[in-house]
Amino acid sequence: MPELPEVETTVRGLRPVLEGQTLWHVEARRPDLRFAFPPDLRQRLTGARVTGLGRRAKYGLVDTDRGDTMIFHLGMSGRWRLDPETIGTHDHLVLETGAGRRLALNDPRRFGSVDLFPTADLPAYPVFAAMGPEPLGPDFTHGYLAAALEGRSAAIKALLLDQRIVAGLGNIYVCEALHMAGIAPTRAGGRIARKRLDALVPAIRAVLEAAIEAGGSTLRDYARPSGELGYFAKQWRVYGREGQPCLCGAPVRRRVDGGRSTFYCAACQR
DNA sequence: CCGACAACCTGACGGC
DNA sequence: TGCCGTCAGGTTGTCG
Repeated sequence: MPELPEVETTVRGLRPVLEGQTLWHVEARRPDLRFAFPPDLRQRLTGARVTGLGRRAKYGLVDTDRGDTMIFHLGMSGRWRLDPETIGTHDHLVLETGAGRRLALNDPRRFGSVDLFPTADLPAYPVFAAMGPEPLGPDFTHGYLAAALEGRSAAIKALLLDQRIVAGLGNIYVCEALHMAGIAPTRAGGRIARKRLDALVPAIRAVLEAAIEAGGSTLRDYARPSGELGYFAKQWRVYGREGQPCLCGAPVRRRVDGGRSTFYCAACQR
């Protein structure tokens, strides 16, 4: 589930529940995610007031009045459950606010992570320091991307998944954006036809914005007291659609690159 | 620099 | 009903 739009949707869902609230109770139930929670996580968060929420790439940010930001990553299977009726095996971190709301970070595969870092130094958080621009931010321009791709012989799909070039894209949205721009996923980054390259930044933006919009409609389901997700209605043009027709009528194809599925239309994408 | 691959871990699903 | 293989939105490191 979690690429940039899903993290953005999550942060927007958490904001009204957490912002301005004091964390009354903090329980680290299963600290060993991709890397362990900071050992003092509980004491640093308990009693802290949440001053704001944000997002960097696929990471959610929870700022506190103690000068710490909680940085969470949802990995492959992570999500926050709101007011869960019961706490289960995969609820690894549980927060309770002064208003009596409970939030559980649920992540069966434990590829996600939770960390704390001084808010003022966030750009120096090692992962963030190595990251490229936000795809929806002002620095992600056609000029920037063209320069980053110039001379590169690697497949454009791999380059767009490289968080150092642009931070936040994952497998689904790279497939979708390349389809929208008409670029074959195997095309060398430095050899994309002018017209198609011109279309790439707008395509990436459009795909992400549409997905955030769709996430917005899912948000109401997400925030329901039952807490269970009504999963995203898939409106993807190629992802997960092997054998089904592209908008042009040709069948969507699937190939495997580096162990990951790539969906594309051989007729539309060059 | 590049691509392939493995590792981390659990759950869902299809085939038999 | 159950067992087994395959696959899944991410990240990081190694190898040739």
